[in-house]
Amino acid sequence: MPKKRTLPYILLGLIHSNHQLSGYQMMQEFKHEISDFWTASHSQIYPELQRMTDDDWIAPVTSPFNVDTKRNQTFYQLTATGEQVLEDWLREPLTTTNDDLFPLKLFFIDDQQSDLLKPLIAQQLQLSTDRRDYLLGRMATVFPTEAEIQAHYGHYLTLTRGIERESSYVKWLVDLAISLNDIDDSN
Amino acid sequence: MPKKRTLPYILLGLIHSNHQLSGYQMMQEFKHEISDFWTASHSQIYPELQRMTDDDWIAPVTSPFNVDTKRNQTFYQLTATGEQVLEDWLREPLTTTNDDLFPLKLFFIDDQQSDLLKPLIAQQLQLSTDRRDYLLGRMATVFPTEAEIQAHYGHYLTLTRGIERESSYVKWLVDLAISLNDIDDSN
DNA sequence: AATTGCATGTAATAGGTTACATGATTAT
DNA sequence: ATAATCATGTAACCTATTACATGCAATT
Repeated sequence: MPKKRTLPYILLGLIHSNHQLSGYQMMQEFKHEISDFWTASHSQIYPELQRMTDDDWIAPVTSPFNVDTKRNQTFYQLTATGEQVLEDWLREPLTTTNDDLFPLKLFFIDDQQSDLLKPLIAQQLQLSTDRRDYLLGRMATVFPTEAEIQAHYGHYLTLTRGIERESSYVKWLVDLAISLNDIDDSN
Repeated sequence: MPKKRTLPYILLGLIHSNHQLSGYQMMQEFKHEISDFWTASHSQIYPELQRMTDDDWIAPVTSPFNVDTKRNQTFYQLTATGEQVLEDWLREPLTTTNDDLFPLKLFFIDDQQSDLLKPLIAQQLQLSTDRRDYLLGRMATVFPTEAEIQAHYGHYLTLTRGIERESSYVKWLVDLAISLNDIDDSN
């Protein structure tokens, strides 16, 4: 299977969260808000918007209010199809092969009460736990004694760091899941 | 400037740490040890090894010991040029634009006493601190009150997570730097 | 006998970056 | 005036993934 494209879904999510956006504004979102977990340049965004318009996922809006800003910018809104495509993408379970989708999908869940939130967190918790356990297993097999550590100290440090990283991720996810349940219980 | 390639340097580092390696073994390294921070498939590795041989960074070794394993595999060793190229690459300072090189370079520093270790950690500490502070600034501007959090809860969570991630990275780096200094002092 | 792993290689394609290009507006 | 920012678009190039391909060795 070909590698799944994610850019169009991000653009759908961005437009959804902001009601309507221009290509330039999407660029800014990438620069300021999404830079932490994804990148995209304007030379990717503009052709993609064209394709998405052709596929009827989004539609350009000729804004009548835009007389003041004398700039020629095209705003886009989601079509009904686009809304559905975004929803379907958000509901697709996370997999090992296509990781790092968690922060991206999370980013687009605006509502704390969304029924998408808990399953998403649970899925990432599973992935991160598995990853941590894999790294712990590596540590046990590759560095059984102090001798191996001294022979490949940098390798040892990267493994240590990986385990710390995943452990802290797991902890954050667990704490988040608990806090969300507490909010539910108090209602 | 064109985007800098990193694969050849990783291959140099792998060969360096293991004295000599076959393409297949490098593949295994990617699968088991490096998968945490880099990926490469055999269809990348083999042509790259050819290019590096052409550039005289590495040289194939016709191992006389390989009569038992009846497999036709080519082992590679570093040339003097290759050693130098690797060394130079490891000494290049980390930059914001080409990040995630830290775990990679760290991986190839076998010796705890290497003079490359401390500067590398110091550089990553600077980058991670800057990143954390950037995210903290974003948090302050994008989510000044509870209202904004409720309106874009997922975005808020990703920012929270990013800050936690960088903070834990900073802490790990600081602790590591301290522990390395302690070792020095006791000698 | 059939499957899995070892071992290497090339071709087609997708994805993304850099560079090239244009024109208007706003700030210095 | 000049530079920076807004705003959009295309072309060239590079990188990386998937697929196609081969052949032997070891295991089931």
